[in-house]
Parts: sequence; structure tokens; C-alpha cells
Amino acid sequence: MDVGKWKSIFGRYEAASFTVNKRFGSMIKEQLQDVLTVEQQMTLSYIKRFGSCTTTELAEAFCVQKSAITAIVTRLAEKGYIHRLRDEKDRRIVYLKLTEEGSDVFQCGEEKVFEVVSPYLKTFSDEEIETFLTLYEKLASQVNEE
Amino acid sequence: MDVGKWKSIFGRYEAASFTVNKRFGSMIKEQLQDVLTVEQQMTLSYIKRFGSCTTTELAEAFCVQKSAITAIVTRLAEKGYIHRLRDEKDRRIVYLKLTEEGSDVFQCGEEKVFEVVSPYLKTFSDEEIETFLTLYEKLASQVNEE
DNA sequence: TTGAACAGTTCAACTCTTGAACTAGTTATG
DNA sequence: CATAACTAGTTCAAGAGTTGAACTGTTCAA
Repeated sequence: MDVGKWKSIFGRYEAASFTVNKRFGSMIKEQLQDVLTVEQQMTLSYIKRFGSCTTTELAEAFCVQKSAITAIVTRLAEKGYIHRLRDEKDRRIVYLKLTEEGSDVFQCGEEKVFEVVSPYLKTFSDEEIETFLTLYEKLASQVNEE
Repeated sequence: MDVGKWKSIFGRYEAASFTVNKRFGSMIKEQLQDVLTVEQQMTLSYIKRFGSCTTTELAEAFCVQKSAITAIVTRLAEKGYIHRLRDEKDRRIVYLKLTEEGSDVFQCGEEKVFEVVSPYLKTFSDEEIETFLTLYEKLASQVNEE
């Protein structure tokens, strides 16, 4: 009931996320220049966070088919930023790890992204940012329960 | 100063937005099926909101080159969802408008997207959602001041 | 009048994505 | 044990989105 209220809330969410995502996305792309694409940076980020991971894991986290991940990983491997390691026990599995260079390139990009994004976060008070992040994280965890 | 605190906040923002955007993006794509892509739906949404608009306006709003918009608009026009109207006074300008069918297709997609997204928004209390949206909108407006 | 600026398009090249078909390896069941 | 079903990952063709350079056509100002 009160569908109108929720339509209005949905519309506000749509508009805000559209603006923030397009603008931040464009700034991030600009910072990464021609070194990495945004998807490639996120892929390195994911692997770095978990130390190593598989194609299947990445496909689930990114909500895409495994073949999409294979393509991205192949490009990153060609650039020398990732290497593939076969599991000795279960030889179907391929572990993805960052190379030394991949780790450096990621870190450098992340630093640049931080420099352009953080000024916007800093316009909020401590309390505001904490409230905002807590609610955003709550939304993320709800959405993650599939 | 206190760079560590802002790195941590930045990391939390990155993680939450990654999860929410990938999951919602995938759900939205699934709802739109093979009728429209997400970008196409957002393009129709923008035109609908303003009644009519130009390629240049869309390129600015979407933070992409004009040629990217031309490609999307051409596909939408081929499907019969948009028509192009030259300005009679300044014949360089092309106004984009939805066709009857384009408006219907957009509305139908929007309804389906609402059905899958709104349940997640509804898990918040009235106060939480209002606080969250107010802060998200504040971020959007900050980011919009280029 | 002519040159600069602007709106939009075209084109080649690239990345990302899907979905189907495939290879290779593992597990379960009779 | 054999073999069928499943699993991990890759390959491939096709299509969407994107960039950046070159282009057409139009407007405007010096």
C-alpha cells in the first residue's frame, strides 16, 4: 500500500545513483587513463582483497558470465598484471594472483581514484558519513542475500 | 590529516557501491530482457523526464562523448522508440523525443525495475530511507557541481 | 565575406558482455 | 570398474557501448 510513496522514493534513488555513478565513473576512468579500464581495476581490486581467486568467484561477484571474466583476465595477463596457477589437487581450478607489477599498477590507480573521490566524501560531517555508509552497507548486505 | 580514516571510509564506500551497483544492475538487465539495454532504458528515461533533449545534453548527463549517444539513439530510432526533429531556427540542433511506442516500452520496463528494486528499499524504516536519500542526494549535487 | 565555433554524424578500433559449444577434469551411481 | 553427470574454465561469434579523429552542415562574429 501507498505505492505512490515508494514510487517517489524509487525515483529519488534512481536519480541520485545515476548522477553519482556516471560522474564518479567518468572521473575514475579519467584517472586510470590508458593504463587500465574501470573493470580491470575492479578485477585487480577483488583479487588483491582475497589474495587469490577463481574465474567462477569473480563471475559471481561481478554478476556476469564466466566468459566475460576470462576475457578481462586474459587482457590483464597479457599486460603481465595477473598470472594463472592451476590447482594441483583439482586440476580444473585456476587460481588468479596479481604479479608484483599488477599490484603496483593497481595501487597507483587506487591512489589516484582516492584523490578525486575523497574530496566529495569529505564534504560530509563525521556523523553524516557514518550514517550514510551504515545505511549503504545495510542495503548492500540485503542485496547480497540472493 | 588523518588520511587513514578517509582511506577506510573510501574503502567502505567503494565496497558498498560495488555490491549494490553490480547486483541491481544485473537485476535490472534481467527485467529488461531483450527489449532494451540498461543504457537504452536510461536514455529513454532522460528524454521522458525533460520531454525532449539534444545529443549534447545527453552526452553531458551520461559523461560520454557525443558519438556514444549517437550510436545509442540510432539503435533506439531503428526500433521506433525515438524520433529526431530538426530545430527550424537553428538547423544544427536535433531534438530527440519519445514515440508513443517508446514511451510505452519505457514505462513497462520501469514498472518491472520498480518491482525488483523497491523490495530492498522497503526493508528500511521511513526515517532511515529519508536520511539515506537526503545524504545520497547531497552527494549527487556535490558531484554535479563541476 | 571569411574564419571560428558549434551540433551532430561517421568510422575504425577497442572493451565488455552473452550464450552456445567445447576441453578437460572430478564425482557419483549402478 | 565404467560411464554418466557434473564442474571449471576457455573459445568463438555477435552485438552493445565507448573513444577520438575526421567529417558535414550550420551559425555567428570580426
